[in-house]
Amino acid sequence: MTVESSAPDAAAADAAAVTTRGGARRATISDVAREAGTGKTSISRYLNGELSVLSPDLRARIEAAIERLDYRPNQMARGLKRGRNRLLGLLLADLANPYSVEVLQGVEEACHALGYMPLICHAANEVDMERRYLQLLTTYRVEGVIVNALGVRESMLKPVGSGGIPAVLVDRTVDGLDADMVGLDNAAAVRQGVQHLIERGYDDLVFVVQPFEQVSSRRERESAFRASIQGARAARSTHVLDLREEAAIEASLAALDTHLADAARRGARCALFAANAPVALRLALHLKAKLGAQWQQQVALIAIDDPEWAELAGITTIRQPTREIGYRAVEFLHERIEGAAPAARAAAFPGELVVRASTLG
Amino acid sequence: MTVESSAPDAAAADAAAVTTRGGARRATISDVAREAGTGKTSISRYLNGELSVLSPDLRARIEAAIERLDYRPNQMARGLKRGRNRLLGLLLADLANPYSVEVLQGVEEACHALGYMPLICHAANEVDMERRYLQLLTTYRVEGVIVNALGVRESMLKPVGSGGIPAVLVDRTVDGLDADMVGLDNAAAVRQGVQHLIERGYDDLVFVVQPFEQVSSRRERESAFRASIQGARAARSTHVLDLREEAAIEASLAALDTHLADAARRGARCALFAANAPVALRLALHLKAKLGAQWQQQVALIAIDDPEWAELAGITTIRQPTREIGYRAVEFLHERIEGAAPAARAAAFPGELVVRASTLG
DNA sequence: CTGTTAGCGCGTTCAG
DNA sequence: CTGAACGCGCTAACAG
Repeated sequence: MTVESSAPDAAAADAAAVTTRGGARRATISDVAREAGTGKTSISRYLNGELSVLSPDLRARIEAAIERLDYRPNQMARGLKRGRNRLLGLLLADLANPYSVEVLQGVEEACHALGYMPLICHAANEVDMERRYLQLLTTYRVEGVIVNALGVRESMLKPVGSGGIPAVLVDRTVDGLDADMVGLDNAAAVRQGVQHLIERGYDDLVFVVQPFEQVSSRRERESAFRASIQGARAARSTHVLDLREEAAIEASLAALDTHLADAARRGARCALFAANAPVALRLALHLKAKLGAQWQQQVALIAIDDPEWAELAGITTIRQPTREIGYRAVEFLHERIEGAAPAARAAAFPGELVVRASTLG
Repeated sequence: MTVESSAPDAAAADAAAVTTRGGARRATISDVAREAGTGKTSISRYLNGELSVLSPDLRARIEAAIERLDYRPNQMARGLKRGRNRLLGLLLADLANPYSVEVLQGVEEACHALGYMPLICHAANEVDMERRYLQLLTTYRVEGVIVNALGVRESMLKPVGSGGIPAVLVDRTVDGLDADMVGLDNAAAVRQGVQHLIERGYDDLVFVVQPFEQVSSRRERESAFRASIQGARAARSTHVLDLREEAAIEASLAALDTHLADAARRGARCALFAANAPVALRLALHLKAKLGAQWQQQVALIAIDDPEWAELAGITTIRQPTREIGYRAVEFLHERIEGAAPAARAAAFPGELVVRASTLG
């Protein structure tokens, strides 16, 4: 993790002191200095790679001492002193959504490359958790935060935008806060999906999305859906599916069934457009339970996001370049941390249509 | 958004408050003391809940000052002084495996309850990453680590077991290291699965597992598989599927096809037993590609782990109580951190058989 | 090239 | 009940 200290990875850590409890007091920089018969400064210099200013002899003694004591510099103390701890906060709305995990991977990759350590927080879809984590992160003095917002308000991030801790938003913007933003080009992605459906001859399109709440991407996708159908001779409607409560889900799906039955009666060819993977999964489960294993021949399904099971279930998707999204987020953040202060930027990545059986009915 | 020019809301934070970069210097405990017209000690006491020793008046002044300055105690500094930072390391082998995410959720839950902050590290199936993260974690002075090991050796965790930083293993043990361990009761789970298959009349069972490497659970499950079939009049074999290289996968799957064809020729009823979800997914994808959407009628498939798509694909599984596993891991760790030093314990949770279409052929 | 001296932000004696 | 002084582990000026 190129975290600057080029100390060799101590292979054998044997002699190290073992105190009473689980706490074997770790060697401090002073211990190393004493062991090497020198001052703390030289050790510090060695740790920070200022090797050129150390005599070969001293250097060798230091290396030996570090090795012998299995010394590891205390990042906390370092951070306290120099005012930066190389910690980045990553606040994820929902790790159960494969999207998040994939973005996370991009974030990690970039963190390693840039020498950061990501502090991952999982709000588990609870606005309250999110708020607490946000506080916690500032408490740990992370140098920046990457936020896949759930219900964050501008006020919660207020100190962020204005001279506070740098932040970049992923997938979702926050009302009134203009921070860097990176995500999918929702308009283009949805347009691509709608176009595909229309080409395939579907003429009754239903957009299924979770309650908008504060989530901008949901709203954007839905808007794009409506806009995309303008002019095409196909019916369109939007269905809200609240995944948080089983009762609500049932009711919503029942209503959807009615719509499907209606369409069938009219001889219309119906297609469901899921706003994301969790919605798609729920829809697929329902359709399968209702129509049997061959459900795809009766209703089409397309979704934004491309979870691992999409291929297995044969669902057409619009894949997001999730890794790049995460990577870019860290890059943006890094620039701000380093002091750059350009106007808020937005990176909208294109999606990729992956056609599978579910829209070939 | 010009970061530096926009003035902070609090008029109080003006003089020398803005350092060079975007960082508006956060208020320190001294700032609060000054603002409240008292000493740091009282603030510290207030923060630590020693409210009884503060005069109502002082207390009110402190609260006001904290509010006005938007003060957040610096956890790093606290940790440095106190010797404990409430940080827990969670080292996960593979977050793409839903199992990990679920365990993670249990860990988070417990952390909140016990007042810890989990530092999540993702080795992404790379032994090297794992080693580096382990070092990094000690560098951040986490109070304990939860390890879903990949290739950790005893030596890497050496300071752990013996008076070093407390550790608990999840799902997999580490050779020669006796630390607390929590995971699935592999023997019972596999036995249950095998019994189900035999009851269903399958008489040619194939266990499919990733290369054992250092992963104890893989080996345990495979052993249990062999043991479970003793006495039953069914053929058994073990197939290794290395998911890391596409070439290896193809070769292995081809061999598997041969076996299936053979079995079919002999009139045997074949069932595949996947050692975990990633393996199951790969198998299902292959079978579907090879045999079509109705593959389940030709080959049975059962798997340990119960990912979200199992229901959709109709795959019989043995579900692990993942949340409990994560929760218990933190509890174990907490006890050790608090000083308890019992002999290494092991918590083996039972699995739950979830029968679906794939074994009803 | 090397050691000495201050703090970073906070908790903790120990006097008032 | 309150505040001053010291130190956690480390880095950053300053001297030598």
